[in-house]
Amino acid sequence: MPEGHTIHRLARLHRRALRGRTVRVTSPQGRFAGGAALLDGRISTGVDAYGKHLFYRWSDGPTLHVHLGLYGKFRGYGEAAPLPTAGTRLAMATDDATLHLAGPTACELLDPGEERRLRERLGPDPLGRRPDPAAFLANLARRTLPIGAALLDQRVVAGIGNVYRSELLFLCRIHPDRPAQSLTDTEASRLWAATVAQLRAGERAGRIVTVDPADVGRVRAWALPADQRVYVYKRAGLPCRRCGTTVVSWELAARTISACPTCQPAP
DNA sequence: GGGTGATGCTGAG
DNA sequence: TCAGCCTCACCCC
Repeated sequence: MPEGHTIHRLARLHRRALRGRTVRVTSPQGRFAGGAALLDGRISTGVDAYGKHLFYRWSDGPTLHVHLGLYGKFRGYGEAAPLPTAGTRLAMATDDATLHLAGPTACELLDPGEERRLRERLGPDPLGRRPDPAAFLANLARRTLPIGAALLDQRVVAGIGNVYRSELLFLCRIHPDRPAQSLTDTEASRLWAATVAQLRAGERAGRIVTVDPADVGRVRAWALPADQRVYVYKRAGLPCRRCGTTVVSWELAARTISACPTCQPAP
């Protein structure tokens, strides 16, 4: 479930599990055997996230970079960790905790120059230490592509995925097909503010919950089933939770996007 | 047990 | 623009 909120949550959990400890690093699947051997037995100095990227730091030696991609998954265990499965690319273990990683797009070692080049291709991170709305506004102003496509472009803003792009545009009442540069400063600022607020809430809850409790008649919206915690994502053909109009979906930037034709007026 | 889709990204053409 | 990567959960038989 890897959008930016998941990645930042993992960074926080993994930091707590690893920092200051000697870590046994292996690659049960074998595809990261060389890297694992290089890191094995080092002391973790921290874990941080930027956008959808995770960085694991060590007392010395290169940084471990992990990107979960579409399928990647971390599983965390206490002392009684199961044996890794055949698909476990990376296992990191301390005396108290074990982390298993399967199916990542990237699991590699980076030197400082490679990490710098990676970060340079990424736009501002709404969950970063110093969120940068000015950079976001400037990135939108430079682009003619639809805002629904711009939000998935990690050079524009780092950390938004396919669920949040539909939900954020619904919350801000912006049609996905509008050119990015057609947004007014007020609209773009509100979109950034909503992005920061929603991703922070998602990071805290450990799940994507965009509905206002008032709209679903439930105070604890996070406890609802997944398909009831959002407004439009994967809800094509169902009534809009705000106005009752049938939600529609179409392809935008090679992914399915959803919107309410009434709440989000077409350009 | 097989088929399919999924919250992502890259590189070839 | 599109195939490919790579794993797992879920659905249907």
